[in-house]
Amino acid sequence: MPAQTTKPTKRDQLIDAALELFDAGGFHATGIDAIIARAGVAKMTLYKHFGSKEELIVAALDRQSEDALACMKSKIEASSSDPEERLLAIFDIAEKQCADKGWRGCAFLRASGEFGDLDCAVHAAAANHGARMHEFVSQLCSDAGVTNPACLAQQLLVLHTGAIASAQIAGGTDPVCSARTSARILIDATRAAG
Amino acid sequence: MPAQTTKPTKRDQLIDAALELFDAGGFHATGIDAIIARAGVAKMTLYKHFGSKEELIVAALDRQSEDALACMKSKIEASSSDPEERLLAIFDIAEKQCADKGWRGCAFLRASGEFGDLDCAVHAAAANHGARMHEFVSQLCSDAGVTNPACLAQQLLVLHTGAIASAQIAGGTDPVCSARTSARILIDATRAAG
DNA sequence: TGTATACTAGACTGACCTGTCTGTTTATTT
DNA sequence: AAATAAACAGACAGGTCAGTCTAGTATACA
Repeated sequence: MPAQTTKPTKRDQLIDAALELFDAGGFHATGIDAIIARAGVAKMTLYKHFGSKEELIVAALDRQSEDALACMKSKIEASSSDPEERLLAIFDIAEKQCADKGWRGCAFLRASGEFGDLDCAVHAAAANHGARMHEFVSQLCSDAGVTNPACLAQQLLVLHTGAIASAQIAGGTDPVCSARTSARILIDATRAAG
Repeated sequence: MPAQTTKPTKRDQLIDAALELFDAGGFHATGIDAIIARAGVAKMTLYKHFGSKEELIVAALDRQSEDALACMKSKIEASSSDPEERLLAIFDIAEKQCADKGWRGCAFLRASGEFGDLDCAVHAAAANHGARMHEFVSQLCSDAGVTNPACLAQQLLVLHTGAIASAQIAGGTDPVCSARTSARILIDATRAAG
């Protein structure tokens, strides 16, 4: 093994392809055949790694969640040392995402919309990401010395979710900018009451 | 004709059935056959009134938009005469919706998620509802004597959308209550800034 | 009463879907 | 070199999908 870069497993290739195609076309509308074609993998390989399309969707969402959180953490780490600025950075990150041409919206929101059944594993995967985000933002609030971190975190996350959802429907980044302004007001209000 | 209640047209029956089934199972996952069965209507009747499934979806979303706005207007009319309370009432309405067992989320948000193509008529129908909501809430803000009604309206709508989207993913009404608290803070801040 | 219109039931087409099966080839390990 | 495991291509089954077609029935209007 000459290089440190381990070549991607078939499993990873499948998840990569699935994420791209689900993102472009939705979950129900994207077929297995298209996924294996893009991944360059045989159908039986897919069904060896994942028992069903639903399992693949769940695995893809789980990895998307890990990637998104890791990406967010590193960007926030690099953004500023001021804890309040770090809180606002989640909106800057969202703004860049929404500005991207071809941005189709939040995968977790779309998954929860397509798989409405709350007991469904796909819906649960989306809900898990929400919980992880709340945990992360609560920590950021805690670092900022807020009295009730979980409460402010929820307020900011509702704002964040709304910004992304509104941008998904309307296009553009206006909702995100608006949300950033609101976020600052909410943070200040919490500090003042604190 | 003894009664004033005109019997519903086949078209209306189809839209009613479609809204119920789309709400329960999503747009792609709900088949034409299920819709006509629930509506008690022949398939050819559907294709006489609507040229395609997509047209039916658009018509259903358009009527949902009209109904939702009319319902919201009448409830707000009946809620309070204080303009600030009327603004907050949109969150009370959302809270009652989310509390309903079997609530599956916002139809427009789900539609925009399933039909990602911005040029698609379905996506446009969802975006139209967003624009109508903004117009309506801007008027409420204007009635409240706010300096920049469109700006506060967008802030409140991002909050409103985020509350509904978060509730769709996580279940429960916590995000809506949190959003209501945030809304009051944003309104006060706007007033203070005058 | 005759005619046009709206609706009905259901068969049908062709495409696409998920998931399975088979037999072959490649890669790794012993 | 032999054996084991993984991945291959592609046919196949069984089902569902959107949408069309046909032929018959009910309803309203002249």
